[in-house]
Amino acid sequence: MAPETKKRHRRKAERPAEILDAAFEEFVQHGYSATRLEDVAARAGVTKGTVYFYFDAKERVFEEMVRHKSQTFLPDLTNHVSTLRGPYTERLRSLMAFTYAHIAANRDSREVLRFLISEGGRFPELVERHYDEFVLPIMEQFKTVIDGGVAAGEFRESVSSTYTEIVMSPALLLSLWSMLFGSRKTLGIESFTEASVDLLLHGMLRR
Amino acid sequence: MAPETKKRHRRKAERPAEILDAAFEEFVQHGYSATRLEDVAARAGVTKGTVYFYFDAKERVFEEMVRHKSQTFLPDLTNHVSTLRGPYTERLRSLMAFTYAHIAANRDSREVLRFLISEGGRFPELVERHYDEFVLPIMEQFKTVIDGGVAAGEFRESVSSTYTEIVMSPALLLSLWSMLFGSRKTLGIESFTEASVDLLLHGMLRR
Amino acid sequence: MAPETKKRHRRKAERPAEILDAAFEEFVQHGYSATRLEDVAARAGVTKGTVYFYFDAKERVFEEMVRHKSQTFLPDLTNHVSTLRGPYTERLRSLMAFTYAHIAANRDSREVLRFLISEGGRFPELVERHYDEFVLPIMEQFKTVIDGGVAAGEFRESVSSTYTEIVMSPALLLSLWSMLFGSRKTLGIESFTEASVDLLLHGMLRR
Amino acid sequence: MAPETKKRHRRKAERPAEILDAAFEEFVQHGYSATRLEDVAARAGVTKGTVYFYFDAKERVFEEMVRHKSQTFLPDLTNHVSTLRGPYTERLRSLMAFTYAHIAANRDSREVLRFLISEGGRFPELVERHYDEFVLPIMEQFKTVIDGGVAAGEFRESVSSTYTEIVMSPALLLSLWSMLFGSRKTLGIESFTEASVDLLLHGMLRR
DNA sequence: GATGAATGAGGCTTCATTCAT
DNA sequence: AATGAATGAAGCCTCATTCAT
Repeated sequence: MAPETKKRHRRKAERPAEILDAAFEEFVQHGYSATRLEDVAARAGVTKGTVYFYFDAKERVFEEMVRHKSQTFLPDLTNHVSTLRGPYTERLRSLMAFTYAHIAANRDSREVLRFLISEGGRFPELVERHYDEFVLPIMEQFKTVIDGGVAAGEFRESVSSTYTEIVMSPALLLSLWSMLFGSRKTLGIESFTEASVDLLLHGMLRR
Repeated sequence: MAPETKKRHRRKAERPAEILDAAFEEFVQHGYSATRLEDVAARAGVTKGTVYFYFDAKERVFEEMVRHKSQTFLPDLTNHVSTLRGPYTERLRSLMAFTYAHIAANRDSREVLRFLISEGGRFPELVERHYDEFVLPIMEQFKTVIDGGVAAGEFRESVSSTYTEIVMSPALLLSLWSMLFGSRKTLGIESFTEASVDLLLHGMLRR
Repeated sequence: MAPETKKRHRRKAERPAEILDAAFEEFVQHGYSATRLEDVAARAGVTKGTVYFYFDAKERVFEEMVRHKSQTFLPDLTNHVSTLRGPYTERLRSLMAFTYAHIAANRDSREVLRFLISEGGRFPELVERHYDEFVLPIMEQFKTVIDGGVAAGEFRESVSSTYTEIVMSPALLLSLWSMLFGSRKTLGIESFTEASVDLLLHGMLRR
Repeated sequence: MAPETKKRHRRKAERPAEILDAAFEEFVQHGYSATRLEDVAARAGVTKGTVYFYFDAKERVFEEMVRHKSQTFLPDLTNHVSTLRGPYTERLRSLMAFTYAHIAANRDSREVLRFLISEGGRFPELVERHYDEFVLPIMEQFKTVIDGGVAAGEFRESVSSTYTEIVMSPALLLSLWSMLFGSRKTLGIESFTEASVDLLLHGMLRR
């Protein structure tokens, strides 16, 4: 096969992803409505028509872009959980650090969250999907560890599974904080994570 | 003065607020870009021209609307804090319950948050303002109580002032959760607040 | 009332008709799809936006334009029929001359027919309407006269009411001929009408 | 030569006609402007590029398609005329029946007429060609028979050659009627033809 | 010969904004 | 103060056409 043919085919295979990456940047900067598909095309190095060759409409570009940018965490999380050993306190600490880092430090993840908040009303399927394929699985992993810790006698007996959302909440704050107030006051991911772990594990009360 | 005149005058004085209330509803439903000023006007019972009589441009309507919907919490908070008495554990518990209720239960507050996340890039002054007049003051109130608790020997000595953001984070999660996944799984404000208070105060570890 | 106000109001009242008249000319020249609404607007002395202030969409402009240009014949026909007196032969001759003149000589009528033929598939309601409000009434008038002629013993007994379409057909040919082949061979309306009347009447008369 | 090669060659030779047949269906359904060459290609079982291999441009596809669908009547008509014998009354009756059937019953013929009416302005050569190669020859055949009938003393002396268009007009009405109002009121081709022949012949016969 | 990815001009439609009344 | 007719810039989307493979 001639190298040109190869290049052509590879090109064709890569185009959609290139367009979606460009779309991500434009949507991040301007939001859904204020983003012009022509700018997306230009950023991807193609013209308007090409975008429409691969995607039906602007809505579709947005949806596919969110899907495209949501695809990485789950396998990593599962893999990480399977490596956890030792006391549940350490397992939870490790899991929190791992998850916080992904949610708060990962730009894609942060912006996907922003898209869901901003455009969730217009794209309810996206929210549904995110809940099923991202939120629920994470919650389950946490629940498993928390329940394990209770069973092992490490965690207080009153610690219920409804605590999973609470355990996640500092990561959420971290993520939104960097979106909104990052320029005013930086919350260091590591120190904030450490403080969260400490507080959630030990509580505030003097023993 | 005839009653009609009176009513008219009152109406006139109320017009801007009526327009901003209408704008709030439209912006909530469609977002900034997709909201049509004509729909705002219609909802307010006036015509487009009237909106432009009171506001320079669409951006101004949005900004004023956010201001309009952000104005209520601070005095209440200050007032509430001034009534706190007794052990710091109870003061913090009371402050958390009060703040969580406002942030998560109040629709205006929730939607303002959404506006900041969605349109913060386009309206940075709004974010600045929200930080200065809403976030910072709340943080200060919490810091005062937390520091008081540490000084009084109720809270652990290692409990630092960076914990204020952590203490707020469940409220944020509660707020966003109801925006995004409220239809899938409801988090009861009271029970969630109670669990948060319990967890943050006591931690997860068995004593 | 100031004359300006009057002018404004009159203007507003006339705008839709002005736009439809302009649309007629553009649609006649280029057909439905190839007509640009911007050209319609320019011809009417307004801008694109104004067209959309009065009409929802291009399809609506077309529909309303056809309605606008179809509104004149019926009252005249009814009126003309009511004046017919004397032998049915003369009545029919007069009715044919009157109808042929309208259908074939009237430009609006001719072009409306062309629109129905060209765009009938896209605008079936227009065809329905034309049939109900134009074709059927004309047929009925003819039928009345023809039946009267038979009853009076002037026309052959075998002359049935299905002849009405036949009696109309030369008018249709005249109309289409002038659209298509007018530049090659002109069919004079009067002489053609006269010949048609002669031929058809001789065909109908009792020997 | 392998059978596949054979088949392929045959396909190649037939490609243009297949494309034109597909084009006919699409143009019939959507009209000239609203027909997409891609749909034509798909219907013909090829891709856009192939259409452009055989035809310069969309206009050319349309023109060739009209030519393609106009090619069948003339030889048949000539042939039919050459078989006419006996009294001119019968000859005319036979000629009318034969011509009416072709014009009104034949779908291709009907739709070509519609194309000429709709797009005649854009394709004047097509109209010219149709006049020269279809209308004029038919007229001449009719004129020959009519003149023969007058010379033979069967038809009235005043029956002039301008009657040829009139004699054709019911066929035209029949054709357009089925396009426009076929779904509302069906005109049976045979009975309508019979009625027309009856009416017109009675009109032409010497008493 | 045939394909189909890519182009880009062009048209429909929306809507923030203006301004005469 | 308020109206609403009018503007025109701007964006979505279509599709005839091209051309490298």
